[in-house]
Amino acid sequence: MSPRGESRKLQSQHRPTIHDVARRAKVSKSLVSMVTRGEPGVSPESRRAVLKAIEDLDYRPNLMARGLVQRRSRLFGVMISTLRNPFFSSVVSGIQDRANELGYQVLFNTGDRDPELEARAIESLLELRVDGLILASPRVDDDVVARAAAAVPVVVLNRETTDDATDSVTNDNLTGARLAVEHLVALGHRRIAFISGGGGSGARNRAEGYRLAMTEFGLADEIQIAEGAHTEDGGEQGARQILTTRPLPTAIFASNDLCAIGAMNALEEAGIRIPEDISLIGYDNTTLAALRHISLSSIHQPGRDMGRSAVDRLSERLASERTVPRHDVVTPGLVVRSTTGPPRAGE
Amino acid sequence: MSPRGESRKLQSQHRPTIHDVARRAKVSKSLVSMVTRGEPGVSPESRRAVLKAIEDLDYRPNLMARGLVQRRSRLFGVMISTLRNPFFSSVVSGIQDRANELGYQVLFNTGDRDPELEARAIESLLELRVDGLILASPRVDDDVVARAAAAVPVVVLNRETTDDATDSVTNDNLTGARLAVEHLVALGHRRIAFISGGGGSGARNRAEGYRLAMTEFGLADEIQIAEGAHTEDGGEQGARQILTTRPLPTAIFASNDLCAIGAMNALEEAGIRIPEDISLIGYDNTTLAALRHISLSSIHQPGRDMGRSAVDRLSERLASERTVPRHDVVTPGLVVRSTTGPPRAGE
DNA sequence: GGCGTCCTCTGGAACGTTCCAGCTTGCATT
DNA sequence: AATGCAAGCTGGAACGTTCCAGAGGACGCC
Repeated sequence: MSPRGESRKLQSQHRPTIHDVARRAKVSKSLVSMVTRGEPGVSPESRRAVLKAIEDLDYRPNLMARGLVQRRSRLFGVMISTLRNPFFSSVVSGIQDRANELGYQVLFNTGDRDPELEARAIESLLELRVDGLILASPRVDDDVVARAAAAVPVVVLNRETTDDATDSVTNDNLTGARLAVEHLVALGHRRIAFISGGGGSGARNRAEGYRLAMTEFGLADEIQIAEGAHTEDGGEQGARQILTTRPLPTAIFASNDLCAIGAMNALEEAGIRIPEDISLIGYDNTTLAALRHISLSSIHQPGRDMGRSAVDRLSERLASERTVPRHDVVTPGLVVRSTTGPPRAGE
Repeated sequence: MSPRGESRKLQSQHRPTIHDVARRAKVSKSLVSMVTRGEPGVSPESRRAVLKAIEDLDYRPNLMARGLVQRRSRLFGVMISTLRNPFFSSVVSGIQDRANELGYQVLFNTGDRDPELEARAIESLLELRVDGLILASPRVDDDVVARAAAAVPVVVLNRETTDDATDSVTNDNLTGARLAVEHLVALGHRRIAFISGGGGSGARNRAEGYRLAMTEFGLADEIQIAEGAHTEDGGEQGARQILTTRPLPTAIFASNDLCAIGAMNALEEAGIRIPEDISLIGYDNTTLAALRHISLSSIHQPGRDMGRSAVDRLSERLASERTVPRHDVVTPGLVVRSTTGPPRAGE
């Protein structure tokens, strides 16, 4: 036996290959391949022999080798801007569900809100040769997205895209913001302040939606926007700022749930009761808002469905069923809980 | 030109390979390879020419091909049992940090608490040939873990392992539970009930720790355990069950934060004030507990550090610096917030 | 002028699969 | 008996890299 042969044998003890299985089952590697891929045209005995050998050796097909020759990985990559916002856990779960239904595996990644790290995360997914890429609220520049889209179908979640090659799934932030304002107006509020989401995803449109709705309801003069962010701290600071103004608003609309919870802290600290003194509403309808102890009124985004749609967009592109970009916009809904109520009499 | 040649050209327009880069830069593929891997011994001009060609063609090295020949992927796989528990987002962030420092990329996966799906998720990570695997609170059977550990270094987070080949990083649930009980006892409580975490990670040891501590403090007769789970619902049900007993306990220790928040709901619903009537403490010290509006006393687990340690364990194994299993146990800490206080006078 | 050494670069083999063309075999049909 | 055909199987080429042995100069030194 040649030295080469020996070294092969040594390694094969470590990680069996298709050859080892073939030798053990006394068939060709091609036959083994057919069995692992579940192809028809293999006799029952051969199949049994191969499966036995696979079992004995604890063989596991090498996806890298397979992907190399097939020129596809049956893998979808998902870059999530942050896991800290519970909204994304429902998105992920929708993506995972739908991908599994279609026979794809899903791999996640995050950049922790840092554009630099996010770009690296995207890059490594592309180098892995995922068949499609979903970017959930990415903070990277548009051209990073475009570059990715040149390589592979890309769907952007919760952010608008200009790029021609990428699809998007967003919720209608303008309508959502309008729903929030409308709800408050219906309760009798007029002085409705807004805490912005800074550079957060959808933040700009939510602010715009607030402005439009206020104007529509004849409350243009009452528009009051405090600088915030999509974090607890951001909400707290926004609320503090609002509390320095007079007269106080009777309601506050925060750009997302985390932000609303921050505002909640500031209001409570100042001895202001919710909703008796000031009503409060958030956005995203995360599990956070639903915690009964918090019970925050909010605008619902169907995270699971959005995740599922994103996967469908990818699979359409892969099947070349569509080459023109598609931009899904899902309609948000109002969820009333305990933090919104009518203003005090006389207001 | 042969038909074969033409087809290659067509494809190379789609996804440039190292050959395309080499041709364009008028060097050999080996030289290009050296440049992409940042090897020394390449002249400045050649390097520049190659980088230019890479830029022009938007070339991206194929990790599958690279991994195939190098027999390693520089990838760590992480299977997370659920993204719904915010504790894991800190773990993930620690893993990601440390892995990047060591030059590894991290890919996540989840099985959504379903043992079947979790096993599939693990399998697909192994087929991808990750260099190491971290399992965060897996629900799969021990033998699935052992099988994985036969292929690749495995670190299990927040769960004990018997397997000889796998490392683990856990927090000392017994001590943590003791801290909670001790805190309540110090405040003057004697009737301290416990809501269990069902099959949740660490749940058994937390229950055991509660039992031991109660006994240690001479409160063996007061031991009261209600069946729950590591979810909001589980906590709610556990609390409801406790509320049917007389005399009521003056304090409740819940097996994790989510569970404690569920209990909070049930208590509030029953008109019981926290902590005036009943004190409440959770476990994990998640961001949830820290929300000032909730302000739940809790037992802290250093998620980030645990994630970082897990990566270190993998890298030791990969460097063959260690072949004996290592089981890290980190020490939890008490975090007092607003849900614990002394019992009412006379109790 | 010959030799050694260093630097830079190159072509081919290998990694573990899939895919394809084609080989056997056995049986039914003529 | 010859033919056709289907079923079951096989070997080799290819996928896009890395790695290795070695080629070819340039240069310095004796």
